[in-house]
Amino acid sequence: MLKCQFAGLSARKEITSQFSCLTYRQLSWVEVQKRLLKTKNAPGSKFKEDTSGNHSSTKRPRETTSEDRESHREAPSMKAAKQPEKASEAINHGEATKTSEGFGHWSQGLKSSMQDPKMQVYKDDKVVVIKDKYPKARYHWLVLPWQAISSLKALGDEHCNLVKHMQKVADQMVQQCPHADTLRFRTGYHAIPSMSHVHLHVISQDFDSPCLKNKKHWNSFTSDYFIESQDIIQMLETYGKVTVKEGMSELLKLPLRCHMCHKELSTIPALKEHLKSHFPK
DNA sequence: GTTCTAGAAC
DNA sequence: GTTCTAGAAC
Repeated sequence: MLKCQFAGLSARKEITSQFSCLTYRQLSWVEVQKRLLKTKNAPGSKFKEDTSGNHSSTKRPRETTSEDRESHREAPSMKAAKQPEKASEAINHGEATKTSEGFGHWSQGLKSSMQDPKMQVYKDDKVVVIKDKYPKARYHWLVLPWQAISSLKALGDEHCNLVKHMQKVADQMVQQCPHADTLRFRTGYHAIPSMSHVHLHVISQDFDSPCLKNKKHWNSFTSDYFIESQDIIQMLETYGKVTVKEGMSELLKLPLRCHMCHKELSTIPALKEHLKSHFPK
């Protein structure tokens, strides 16, 4: 039914503004999606009102002027969205009902973000792509399966084709990027992600972003904590499961080292200043 | 995941 | 004195 189409008008606007410098030649993939969109009404645009109501009441008292709050709008209920299956393998079901990490918990945020048409950049019958809410580089997307798969541990050989498709969509995101010719991209998973629901990072290697603020951010994308998508696929093909090595969290404490020239920098500000030499604006 | 802030580092 | 980090709280 739903084949490779963008989410809705707002998503279309967003992508148009983001890629405003695209040439017509570069637009080919985007154009295909747009034409598909024109021929069909986006079902995602008729989501119901937010019934979760968990975003405005329980926050601790704090100044509400910060702009990030604005982007924390919760998505409509998941029922309202087109989903191909009734989550027969909802591995996260038990965990989501725990009092500590229930639906309102921050770690469940991707589940609502991925349902939010305003966040969606691409979707098909198997996956959805959203822009990372706190991008750690000039381009930073997340590819998520509609199917509720809580983490890498929950992946089995039955997910092999799904994970391959996620990689394929990730590659397409890179191809349609206006700066794909000058920027390098990596696609991979965090060894121990903070957010529930399997998500594939597609991130440009400039790491030029105000949201990249600390050592954990840096090392999670530049050390072996970042597991290449291809390695995950290979693990699934070879062993039918994904095993994450021990001691991964220690990698987050490694000294700050430039991923380009391997120079060690003593502080995050120094690192950011150094990165400018590799990635001038 | 982010924000906030005490206190370490300079 | 300011800058920056790390850990608690969310």
